[in-house]
Amino acid sequence: MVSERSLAVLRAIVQDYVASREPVGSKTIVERHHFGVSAATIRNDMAVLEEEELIAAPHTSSGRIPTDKGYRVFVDQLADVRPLTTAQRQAIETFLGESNDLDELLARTVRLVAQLTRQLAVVQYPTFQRARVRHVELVSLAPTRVLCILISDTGQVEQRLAELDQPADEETLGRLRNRLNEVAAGLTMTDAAAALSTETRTADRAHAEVLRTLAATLADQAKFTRSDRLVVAGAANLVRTEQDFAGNILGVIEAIEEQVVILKLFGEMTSEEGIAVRIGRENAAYGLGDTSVVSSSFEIPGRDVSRLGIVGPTRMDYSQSMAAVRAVARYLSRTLGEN
Amino acid sequence: MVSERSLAVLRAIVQDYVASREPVGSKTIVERHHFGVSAATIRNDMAVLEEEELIAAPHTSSGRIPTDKGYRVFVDQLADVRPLTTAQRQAIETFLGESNDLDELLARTVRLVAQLTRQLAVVQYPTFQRARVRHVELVSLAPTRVLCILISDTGQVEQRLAELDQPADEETLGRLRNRLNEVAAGLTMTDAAAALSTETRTADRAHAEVLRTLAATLADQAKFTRSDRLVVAGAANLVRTEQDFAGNILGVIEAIEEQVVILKLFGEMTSEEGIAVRIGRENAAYGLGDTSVVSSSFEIPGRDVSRLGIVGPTRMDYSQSMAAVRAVARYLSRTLGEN
DNA sequence: GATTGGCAGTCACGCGAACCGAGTGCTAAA
DNA sequence: TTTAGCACTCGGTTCGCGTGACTGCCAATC
Repeated sequence: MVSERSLAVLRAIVQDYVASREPVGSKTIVERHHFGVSAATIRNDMAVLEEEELIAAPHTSSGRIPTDKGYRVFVDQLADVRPLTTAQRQAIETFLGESNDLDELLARTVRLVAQLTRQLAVVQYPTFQRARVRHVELVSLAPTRVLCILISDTGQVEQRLAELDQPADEETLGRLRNRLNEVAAGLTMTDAAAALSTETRTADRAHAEVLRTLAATLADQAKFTRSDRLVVAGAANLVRTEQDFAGNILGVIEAIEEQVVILKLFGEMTSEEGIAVRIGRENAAYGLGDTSVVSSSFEIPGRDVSRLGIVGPTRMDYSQSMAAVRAVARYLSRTLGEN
Repeated sequence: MVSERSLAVLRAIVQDYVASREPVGSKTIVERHHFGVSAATIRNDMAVLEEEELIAAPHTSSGRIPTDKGYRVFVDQLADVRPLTTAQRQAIETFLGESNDLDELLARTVRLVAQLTRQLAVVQYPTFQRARVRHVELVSLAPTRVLCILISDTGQVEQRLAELDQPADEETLGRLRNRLNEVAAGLTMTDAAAALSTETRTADRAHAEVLRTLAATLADQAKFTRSDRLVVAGAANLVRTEQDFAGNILGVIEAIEEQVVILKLFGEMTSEEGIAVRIGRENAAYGLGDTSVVSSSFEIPGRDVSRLGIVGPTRMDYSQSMAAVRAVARYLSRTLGEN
């Protein structure tokens, strides 16, 4: 039904429409792409594509624009995810080359992706895995307030405040600190949490709250610490492409601020090949109309698999976006993994 | 020159223009506000105001809109910063009432301000003061990579990565850790940094890098740790009011992402009464046209004075913004200060 | 059967004219 | 000093028209 050439026409329509933001007609196609046929033939092909709901006309007697379904076919079958230019590759190297701190690395990454794709970029904070307790520290902020700090052997630091039932002086805290380190040090987060729970029963009331807090911290840590955080950059790109979101750009901005929405979306985007694309109405449930998301998983040594990607209008340059997202994700996973 | 009534007319113009986004004419004023005079009289007053460049006409035969200078006079002399409604006060209580973590408190604060003012809200991360070193921890990530973690007695935690010239095993690190704690614990950040610098000279090469890193961390800490961070909320409000920024909303968004710009701005806004307002072109140097900033200082016990505020179009409800910003800042400083 | 040229029909868009109305500035009177 | 009246200005809206970019269809052609 849908001939080979028809698909080529679809590809041409997507490319031209993304480039020009204007419905593309049969004549334009024969001019810009060198099909060996006349405009009338293209029109016939376009009729087929319209039949299949891959393209649509905004109004009678106008050019055609791709439908969500059309974009989907384009992304799955037609897009040539061309490798980055050497300039772009170098940008990745220099940008991400030497950064010590994870926070800074992610901040740089997200900026880089925003710059490469000219879209809003998002990175999910990767969680730690198999971390063990290295040290526990207690800091007295007020007579009944103790800050519990937990340091893991992977370098993760987590803090939590505990309210005591009764005041504890420095000396008591010192003893408690030593005891806690004896019990917890060297154990995994989950094990340590369990050990502390046991300890809770034998300890006196004043200490109980500290232990509970620490145990809770450890348990959280083991599960999803910081996985509920996003790093974002390139919001200006969102405004730049505002016209492409049919007026509901606010939904997108709210989704970014809420974070949860994006994280859920990321959660659903586990594709085998790493890179995944959600197009237009596929995201409607999240209040994201005319919005597409391109994301890829990546893995930094010592941490769980995480995701990075971009959020932009359905009318976007998928080839470029996918190439850039994939390249950066691979760089993070491979090159940094070697160290 | 500028009569009392003229100023009242200015106030009316500002209020009506902010409410309606339309140039306001003499007739509208006599209708909505009960001056005891006719439209013609108002026109005379408006002529005076225009003479003084407090208002301007977008084009001949249209109503008037306030100039930046007009807004300035309004803010300084005419705005009634009416106290919040009880509902709003309650919102503050319930929103900020019980939060342990500083990060969370600030996140809630900024959301609250965004909600109250319906503008983009910004909070500067307050720095620690008079902090002393409580504990130093070293974590080996790789043979030549050591993560240096610094815990202060105010509960601040800072981490930094050090690259060693030669590998160090666990035992060496353990000895170094003990030594560092002996030297640094109990000192202020600045003193500790100095002490470590002295130590650098006596230590062998492998340790030197760790010491240097720690010293640098401490020095940074003493100065402006985290003061270079902003917490932001309510970006949607920016887009909502987009028409009021004469097309250059991107400048504002970039300023927010850059953070430095806003921090500089905050730095210049030290006014005695706490609350300060920068209007329109006063910010032009920062690429913020048609943009106003309302901010107030606040102080959380144990930390240096910091700032929170809002960023919005020049055409904004200054009364409401100032009231909300002031109320939240006071709440943070007073109510939380009592604990 | 696929392709092509030709031709009529449709519709968005841009432009100018006419019109409307809000609002001013000025002047003379109260 | 205030007021009423009046001429004038000018942005915004509406309407009609012409233009151009398309499509869809049909008959001829390869």
